[in-house]
Amino acid sequence: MAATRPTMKDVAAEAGVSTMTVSRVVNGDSAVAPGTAARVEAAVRKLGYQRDDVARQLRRTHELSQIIGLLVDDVTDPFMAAVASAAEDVARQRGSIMLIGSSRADLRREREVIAAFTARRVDGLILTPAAGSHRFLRPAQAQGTKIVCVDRAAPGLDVDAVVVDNFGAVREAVAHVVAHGHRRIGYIGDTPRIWTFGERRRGYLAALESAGIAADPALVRDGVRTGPEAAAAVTGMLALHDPPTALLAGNELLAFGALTAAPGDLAFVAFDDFALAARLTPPVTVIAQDPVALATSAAHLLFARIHGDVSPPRTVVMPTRLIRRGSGEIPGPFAA
Amino acid sequence: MAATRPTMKDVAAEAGVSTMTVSRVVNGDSAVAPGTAARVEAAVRKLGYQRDDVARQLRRTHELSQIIGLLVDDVTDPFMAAVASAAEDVARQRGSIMLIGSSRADLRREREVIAAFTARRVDGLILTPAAGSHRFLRPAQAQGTKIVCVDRAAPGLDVDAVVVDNFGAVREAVAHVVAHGHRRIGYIGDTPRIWTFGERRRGYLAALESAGIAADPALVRDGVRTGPEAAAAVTGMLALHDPPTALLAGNELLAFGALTAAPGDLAFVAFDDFALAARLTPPVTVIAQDPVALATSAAHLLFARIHGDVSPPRTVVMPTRLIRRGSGEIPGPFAA
DNA sequence: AGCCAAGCTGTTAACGATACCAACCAGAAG
DNA sequence: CTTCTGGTTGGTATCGTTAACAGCTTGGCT
Repeated sequence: MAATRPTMKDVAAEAGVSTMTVSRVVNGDSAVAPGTAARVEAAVRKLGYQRDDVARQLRRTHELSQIIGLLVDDVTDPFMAAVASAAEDVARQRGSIMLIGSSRADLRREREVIAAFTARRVDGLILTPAAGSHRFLRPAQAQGTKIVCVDRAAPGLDVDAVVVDNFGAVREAVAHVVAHGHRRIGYIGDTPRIWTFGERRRGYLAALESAGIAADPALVRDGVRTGPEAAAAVTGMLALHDPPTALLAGNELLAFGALTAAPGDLAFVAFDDFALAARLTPPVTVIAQDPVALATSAAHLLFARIHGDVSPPRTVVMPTRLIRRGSGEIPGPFAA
Repeated sequence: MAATRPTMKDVAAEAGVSTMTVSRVVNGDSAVAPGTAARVEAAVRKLGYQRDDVARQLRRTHELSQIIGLLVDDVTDPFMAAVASAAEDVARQRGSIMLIGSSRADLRREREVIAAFTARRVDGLILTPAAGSHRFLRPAQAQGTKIVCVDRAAPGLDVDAVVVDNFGAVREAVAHVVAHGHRRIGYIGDTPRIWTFGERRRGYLAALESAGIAADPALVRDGVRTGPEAAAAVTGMLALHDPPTALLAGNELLAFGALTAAPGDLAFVAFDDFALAARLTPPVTVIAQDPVALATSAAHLLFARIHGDVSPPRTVVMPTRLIRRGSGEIPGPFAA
């Protein structure tokens, strides 16, 4: 049953050589006579031998493991899925494989998964850090594990990050809605303790302040995590005595939820573009970012670090784009 | 810089004990005097020691590695993302971590990634096999790597699979459209060499045949992989002398593409439900399956195998559901 | 012939952890 | 006082691979 896999020793016996010679052949070392190499290769095929990278890595303790780890909140978020896909593509190009884990926004879970990854000697980690301090990564970092954050910065940790200007993008979007005559503008996001949502929320408040609009706590919903929660939040806001005439949804998942509850005449802007945005009625105005570019950039940065880049940590800010499709341009009660 | 991580030897020296004692403490073996254990734990904390699971696994060659591998076509496909998420959840519950790889529908790439995974001694693999023979997995299987397919069966390989009745679901959906008065019905799918699309295509053809409708090759498009390709295929069909009045899209990605090109009066059914299906005009009729249930079931099956289940391979068929939302009920020219 | 270089192959000792067994100690039993 | 038991600790070998070095041919050159 649990047939044990053949080792170099088995191959060596089969081919009548030493394990060292097998090692050389398996690793493409040229210093082996063609005839010998052929015999070894035949034995490899006959036994179905495959090099054991666990043993190899132990022996080569100071070489790279060629494994990276990716930690996301939740892969079912299309943004994170795009990140995962792009990161894996780069890893593959660089000859590495990728471990994936989800934190589900739970810092303890994130910690556990990261510990399991570092115990396997990953060369580096790509993180979308959950809310909370990431000081716990210091020891891993000190021992040489490279870390890059994507989409979010990690409070308490001095590492590279690839993000967008969430603050500016939302401020611009809210100003855009204000310019279309809205003053009662709702905001739905996850907890501001997640860096990205903190920034987005700040951008929202800054835009209101610039416009001389007092922020109404009833129109700001934090800690919203799922589509149904977002839908409920929208329903709640619309039931207010003085309901919002415009709404900003903090990410794709929340936008989907909000859209199931939002009437067509509510002005609407979503953070993150999505496939059918243009097909809805009205077509949805979005703040678009490019998750593939973010993740590709983050992965390249990570591999540069892994291969010895020791320059000071930097934060790369990628552009966003406000795509006006209609829902964000619905005129409000104060339209000129 | 590349500070080397502390080993048990370092901890042992620090605590004034042998590595064996450190090993016992680190692994929670009770046969250590409380005072000694406390000294070791202090040393562990002081040095920031973490057990090296690479070395551990080499020593414990016949134990499980607690790593599984997941191979999907492409994680950006929401169906695959849901599968990945669910599989990782189960892995975590079972104390394992998960490697992820994408084949991008390329059998060679799939092979390479799987080889890299098995070289790391994964306990098992969850696969959505690309088109082509998977005979190459035989040796890995013979050496004890457990394999479960999800969403698709693997030609040439005798393993567990968790799938839906693609044939039946599409046949039913097409019959449903026929019942609403359509006879010119288009089909867009990826290559029928991928098991799932082969089944869906067969279902489509079977429904036409039952209805006494001759299949028109101009209305069947195989090998469509991306949204834009799907849109182009729709545009092409609509430009025909005798265009289709109804269309079936073979998965979510193709549906999204098709929808950008399909006019609102074209009857439309998509395989896979999606978040905004009910918000489109007209709301989209879909064949829904439950990717989380599929993947959860597949992962449980895999872990059962890993833990010694040696019963004959089985194929689990999960239900689908035709959700009538409107687009599939648009009456055709032959409606009663 | 004698010597050296080049090419090929093998031996040994690790990498970091743990299974297995032996050794030690205290106190209890005889 | 010896023997034994049980609790605790350490020594040694090993997992599969490879770095470092040593040894053996062969052939060319002087």
